[in-house]
Amino acid sequence: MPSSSLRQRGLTIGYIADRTGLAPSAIRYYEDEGLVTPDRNDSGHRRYDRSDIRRLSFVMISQGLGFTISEIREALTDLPENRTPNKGDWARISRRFGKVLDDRIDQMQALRARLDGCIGCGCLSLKTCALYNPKDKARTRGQGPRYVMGDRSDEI
Amino acid sequence: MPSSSLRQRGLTIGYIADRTGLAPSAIRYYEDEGLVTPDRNDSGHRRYDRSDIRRLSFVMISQGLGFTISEIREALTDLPENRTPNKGDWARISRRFGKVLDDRIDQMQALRARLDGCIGCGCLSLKTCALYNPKDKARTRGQGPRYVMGDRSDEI
DNA sequence: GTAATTCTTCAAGTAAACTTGAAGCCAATA
DNA sequence: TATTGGCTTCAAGTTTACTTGAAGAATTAC
Repeated sequence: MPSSSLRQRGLTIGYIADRTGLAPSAIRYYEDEGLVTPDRNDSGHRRYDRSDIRRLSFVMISQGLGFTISEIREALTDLPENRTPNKGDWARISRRFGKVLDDRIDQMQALRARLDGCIGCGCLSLKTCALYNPKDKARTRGQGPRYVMGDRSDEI
Repeated sequence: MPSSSLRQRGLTIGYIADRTGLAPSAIRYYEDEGLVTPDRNDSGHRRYDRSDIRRLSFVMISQGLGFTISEIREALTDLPENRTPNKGDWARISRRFGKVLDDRIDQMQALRARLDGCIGCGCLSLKTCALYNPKDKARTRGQGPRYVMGDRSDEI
């Protein structure tokens, strides 16, 4: 058992880090992002509640499902009183996440089907290629302004 | 028809940009990344070949399928003579891409199945939750060093 | 009581895929 | 020929999800 934990009523960031496997810097970052809001002791050190471990686990699991921090923040703030999700909340949230996953799977399968149709075609025309459909581009990482393609009427 | 095109034998970057819908800055970036290698005229201006339009279309379509630039570079350099893909090449590449897509779909479906099993569970334990499996985390965007979780034996 | 940890904040770095802007040269047009 | 517009390079900015490091204060351990 980690020792430096509840001296002053509340868990330290180091303890929470140990219990969740998150780096303290990550936990601070989540605070900046509004995912956790720990108390402070007299000298300004963060003091966490035991339920924050579950809250952070929820964050980690959600990330594992591919959700962004702002999506997770939304899911958390949707909860009445902005409380840490309990069993019932989790069921609701899970169902919502499930739908998002279903959509993603559908999109990828549609894409897959078109790729199948395109094997052997080789046209690579931005005008006619069924694969070149901006609508269902796989989510890109590394953002930066994304270019929206105009409806060029040229052919290749 | 865009006017400023083949004055001096070779297409200008502006013309290529018009034909592909890419921003000139993006095309220059692709050159830095080794995806295209245009000639230069006497004064250092880039001159492209007509086949570069197809080459860049291939890049765009591949990105639409979710591949990174280095994956695309690999696909292109795998081609004999490092030439722009033709019909046959495209068929080969497509089949390879298809397998990657299949894998991704499989992973998402497995994840989906576990989410289903987890609805109503609400344990959210990093130790026991079937969802908390680092192996098939959805690909994250926005990189920066990713933390590898140790095998914490604590429970939540 | 002193040393060794742990904590605090703040600024800057990282990766990806580009964009934006500055400063200056080149090219097509009036 | 003058001017407008396109092209060149290079440095720095953008987003996401963090980490790393500096400088200093608080806490814990011995």
